[in-house]
Amino acid sequence: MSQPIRVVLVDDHRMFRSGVRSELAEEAADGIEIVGEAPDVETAVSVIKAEQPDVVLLDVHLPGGLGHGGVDVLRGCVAQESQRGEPIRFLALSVSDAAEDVIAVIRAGARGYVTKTINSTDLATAIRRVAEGDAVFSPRLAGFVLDAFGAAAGEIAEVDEELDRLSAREREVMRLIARGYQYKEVAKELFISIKTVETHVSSVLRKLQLSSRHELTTWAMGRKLI
Amino acid sequence: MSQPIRVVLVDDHRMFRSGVRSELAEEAADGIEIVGEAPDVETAVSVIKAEQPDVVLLDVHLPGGLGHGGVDVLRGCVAQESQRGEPIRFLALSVSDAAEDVIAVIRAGARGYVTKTINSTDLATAIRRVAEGDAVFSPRLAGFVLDAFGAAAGEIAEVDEELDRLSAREREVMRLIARGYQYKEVAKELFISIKTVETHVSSVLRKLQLSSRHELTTWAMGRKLI
DNA sequence: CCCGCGATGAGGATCGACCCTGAGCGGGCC
DNA sequence: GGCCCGCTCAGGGTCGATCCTCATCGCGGG
Repeated sequence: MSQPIRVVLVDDHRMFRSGVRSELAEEAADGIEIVGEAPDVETAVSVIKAEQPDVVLLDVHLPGGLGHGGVDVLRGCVAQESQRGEPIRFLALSVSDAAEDVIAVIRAGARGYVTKTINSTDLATAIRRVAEGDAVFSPRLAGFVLDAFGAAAGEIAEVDEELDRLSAREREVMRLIARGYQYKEVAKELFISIKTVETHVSSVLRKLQLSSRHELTTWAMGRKLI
Repeated sequence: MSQPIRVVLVDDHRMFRSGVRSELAEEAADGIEIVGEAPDVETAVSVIKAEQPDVVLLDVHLPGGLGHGGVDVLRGCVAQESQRGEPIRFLALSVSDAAEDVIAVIRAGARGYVTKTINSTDLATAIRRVAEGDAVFSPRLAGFVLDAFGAAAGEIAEVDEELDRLSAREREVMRLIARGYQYKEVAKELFISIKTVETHVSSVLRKLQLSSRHELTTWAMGRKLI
């Protein structure tokens, strides 16, 4: 850690700013230096451009914007670089843990999001990690972010012995039907007649104990076959 | 940190396992205790179930699976709890920084992903953060994960826009149709005539620029509305 | 050699999905 | 009061989905 991490602090509450400043000054936050502060969107953008810090601690709700001032600051600072030549990292710091706030600020380019319930040592760690390019999230938000990233993060489908009862041709037809193909489209795709498709579909529905193509679709989607 | 963090280490290379073990034993990794190791999928699952650790360090590529053995381990350990009563957190530890590896393992439920170039102190920090429920990613992967998150969030936002163009009654009808209800079933459910259902469905399909109930089903499923 | 089964296909029937026109009714808005 | 919009229906039509029976062909097993 040759040079200190240069930080700009953006928050509309003077008391909160001074609190962060004093806590980061004393405790185990040696390599962190606050080089600027701003209480609103306009000031924040100009201070950031002037100081070119490594990390910006950014309150999500700021005056000067439309209730989501933090996003406006991010938009005003696109493609800025710190004095080290690395991109300026933004760490959102908010009282809110609402999904829409997180989504908005991350979409705008923030590299992390912590709530204001964080203690000073954790905040110092978060700043260091963000400065290194890492993504940092409060525990309560981590699960939410990962859900949005991966969708359905845990449940799995085991192998189906029901699928084995279908012949190869029937599976082929089933796949297309489940994807929304019409009979004649399936027929053209597989070079067979519509009537043959009907026969196969009937077999599939009978063997899987389903009664319509819609049930087939949901069945297949539930097993991630399409 | 009253109790140590109990860790199980899953990797197919004996040398790597002993390296991690010794580095975590000496350096500033006081509260971390390795309580088990496993070189393949089957051993990993049984060791994890026996030890119920707080964190599993999981190599993505393992023998015993299909080249993505790490995912198989996650599938085999769904809904397991640690001895502390919290869910077992999985931290992927891989030489690969390929997008598909990250996606697969995160989708399967891992709470973090770091590459094997990590040093021991950073690894210790990552383990502690994951144990607390935080999400941890190597710098190079952080941007990728956040991009994917933004994309997913974008789809969600798009839904709301198009969904707002529907009237309340239309949304109601749409929900039932998307779930596979037939017109007459919807009619009975909502105490209206089949003809009215037809009218609403036509409006919905026109407003959402879809052309069949099946597209509506996939549209709704893709956005988790049902 | 016959039988079972899967793949192919036809004819015919019923029902549902989807579209169009048209229409009455109630509630806001200018 | 006229106008637009949403909710409610009807009639009539086209086309797709589903099911039924029946038929042919080829392949492998008893």
